[in-house]
Amino acid sequence: MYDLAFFRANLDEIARRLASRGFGLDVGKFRDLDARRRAAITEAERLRAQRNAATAEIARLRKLGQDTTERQQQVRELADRIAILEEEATRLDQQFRDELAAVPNLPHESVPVGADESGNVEVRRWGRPREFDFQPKAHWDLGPELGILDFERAAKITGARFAVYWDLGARLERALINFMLDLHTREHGYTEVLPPFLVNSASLYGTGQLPKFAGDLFKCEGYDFWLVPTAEVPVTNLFREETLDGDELPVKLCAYSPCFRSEAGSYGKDVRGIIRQHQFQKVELVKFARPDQSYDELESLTRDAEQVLQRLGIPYRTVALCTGDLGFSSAKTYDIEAWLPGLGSFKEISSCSNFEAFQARRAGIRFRTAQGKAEYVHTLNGSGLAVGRTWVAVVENYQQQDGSVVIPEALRPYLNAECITRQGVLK
RNA sequence: GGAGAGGUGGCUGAGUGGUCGAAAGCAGCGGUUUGCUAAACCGUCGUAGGGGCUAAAACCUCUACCGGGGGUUCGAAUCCCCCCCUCUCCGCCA
Repeated sequence: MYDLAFFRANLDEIARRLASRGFGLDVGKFRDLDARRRAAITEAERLRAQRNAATAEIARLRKLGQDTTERQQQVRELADRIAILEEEATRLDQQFRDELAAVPNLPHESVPVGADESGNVEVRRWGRPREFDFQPKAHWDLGPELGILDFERAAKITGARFAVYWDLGARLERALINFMLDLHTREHGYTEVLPPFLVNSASLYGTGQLPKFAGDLFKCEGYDFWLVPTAEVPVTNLFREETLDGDELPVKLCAYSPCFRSEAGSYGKDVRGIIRQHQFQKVELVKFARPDQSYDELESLTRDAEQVLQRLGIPYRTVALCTGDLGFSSAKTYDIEAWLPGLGSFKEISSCSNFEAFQARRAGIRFRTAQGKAEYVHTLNGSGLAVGRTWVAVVENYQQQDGSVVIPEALRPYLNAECITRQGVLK
């Protein structure tokens, strides 16, 4: 969400910069709507001022013991006119705000310009893909063969795009969560929070999922509760309508949560395996920063996420998303892509973004400056990391010729195992 | 789920139909005094939107906001209805 005065004063400039995102801002429509909205507000407020004056006059006359019936009748008629004008003003104002809420954030000047994914720019690469002396398998073969991943029963108990993890598969997932949380809290200075996994619509509006992306979410029937699509939503909204102390920024939080996405319309893409599921787990990093800090904080947040892959010895590359590939609310985003031998390519495993004040304005998250003024914070977040995809990266990168999987050193204290071989009940 | 109490500015807390955007205190900000710190004193101090002035601010002015939404009334923080949240007790439950 944009600042109203800023938006109005810089419409053409904003339109020009949004064009690089592939977003066509209808400048004429906004100008016209705004003009009508302001005219309606002005007129309604003029009449209200008139009514307030008349009402005060009645109070004064009454005190003097004079009759006011005629004036009361006049105000009654005025009130009828006010009701009509007010309705019009509210309608136009809401329409303007709804339209404004659907305008994506302005890309930061450092964001490479490009039309789509192909315009993204690799900024660094770490590790080298392992050379296999056999044909590496994909996790959708390895997992079921090892008896740690089960799609058929998941389809039976729930449906497509869900998975059951068995035995060491389940423990690997749990180990990854603990490993990530420990790394970020002990070494990177984040405070762990465990938020609700259901949120209300005000929260989803605050982080920008609503009103535009309701179709990507699961909603609880009969309640204003939605399943979280990412911990970003509850954690960022922790400080909704609050004013933080500027000296305490940046605030750095991390949270584990399951994530639920309807992924409507994504069928046909990544259909195999657990790359794209309706439910997955994620450890999320969230920061609240002052505007002067936020781009440094984006760099360190991205490094914090990368550190997980380095500790696990999984090759990756980091790309800066170009203007055309940027998410709706983001001003700048780095994607971290892990190497997946089964896929033979890099696959997104984390997305780290600076939203600047875009979310903060929607959610009313401010901080008090040293001068005592309240200003909007900058919000940032990134996966640290997507657990399911990290699971895939471990299994595929550490597979052996006999189909077993060696557990990376860093995870062994968490897993109490060095190797995953064919497992238990599904043998 | 049932019964009761309550939700007022950054915080505490007054206010039961007009003079209330709201007392008072604390915190904050500006200043005076002062060896330093502290204290005292004076002033200032909500948010959003509209209009005027402006290069833009500052500033002036209007409107709205006392959990949210409706209603009664010439007029609502104050009266009525619905909803949400918090607290206490009961029930249920991990």
